[in-house]
Amino acid sequence: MVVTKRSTTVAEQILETLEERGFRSTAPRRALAAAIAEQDHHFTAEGLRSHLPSSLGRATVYRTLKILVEADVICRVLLEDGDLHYQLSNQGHHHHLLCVHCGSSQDLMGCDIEDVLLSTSARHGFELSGHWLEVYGRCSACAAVGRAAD
Amino acid sequence: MVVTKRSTTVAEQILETLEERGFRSTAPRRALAAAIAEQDHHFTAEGLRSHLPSSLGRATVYRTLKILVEADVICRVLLEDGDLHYQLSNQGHHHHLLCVHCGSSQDLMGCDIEDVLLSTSARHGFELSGHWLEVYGRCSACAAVGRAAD
DNA sequence: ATGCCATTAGATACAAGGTATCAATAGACA
DNA sequence: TGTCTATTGATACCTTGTATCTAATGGCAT
Repeated sequence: MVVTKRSTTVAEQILETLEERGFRSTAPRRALAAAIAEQDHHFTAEGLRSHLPSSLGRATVYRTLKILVEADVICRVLLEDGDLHYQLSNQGHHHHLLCVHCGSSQDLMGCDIEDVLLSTSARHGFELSGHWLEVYGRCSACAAVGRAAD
Repeated sequence: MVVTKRSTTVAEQILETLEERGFRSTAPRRALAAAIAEQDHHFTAEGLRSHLPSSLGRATVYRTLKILVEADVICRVLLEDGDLHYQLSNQGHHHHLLCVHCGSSQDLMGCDIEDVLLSTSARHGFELSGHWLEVYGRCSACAAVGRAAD
């Protein structure tokens, strides 16, 4: 998430973004925001729930995740096995380099993919409107460990 | 699906691929293969089921789709809304140009995407192992209709 | 500080899509 | 034809998510 807010913590920035969108700041949302802020990696709805008091209803978690995705505060991440995860989003269109080993994720912005897609689509007479891309592999740290183990 | 079999029909080719993998040719699988062969576009498990006698168990459909994906006879297609569909696969790695208007799908093979991904990943110290890409837009036919309507 | 009222929460039921289990069946091959 | 294993269908179950509804609560005007 790009820091463009007055607030200091990530959790506060999440809440602030919601308020800008006309959503109220409520106790459950504050708890959710705090829980999301302390996630190191991409997370699932149910995984997040396990970091929250069970008094916080399941529907509330799913509802809030949904509005956070719509507000571009978090984004969906599709894992190789088809599992849907979430993570804090860099605003705007971007892709993820997902480490299949440690679960970390780097964002890929302003890469050349879009250009290649545009020209490739054009060759097929295809009018591009969107795309979904996830990249899997090993981050530099895990790749280094892997080479050392060889 | 690339035609590399003696068999004439697509359905027969599907069965043959399964037999090569050590799977038996059974009545349910023959019915499934025939139903898949006559799908024009990508389809869902449940959609396929509606083309089959209800005596064919639900678990059998899901089980068979799973082994067909593993055998690379069909491939998964992720729609823009997150729905998981299937379609006959061109063997090997490829991507889909999915028309959001008519639901048709063109395969994209041997494009430059992989090269761009490789060099982009390398710049991030990322060791690429795989990726998932779906491209959404309008096929040439639907794009032409759209322009005419403007 | 208080009251009002729309928004939100939690409970619950439901739905889609898929998997585990298991007894019964049916291919394949001798 | 018989045997034996793979496969089937039924069933129950699970996960992930949504719809509905009443109670609670946040934000704002007063």
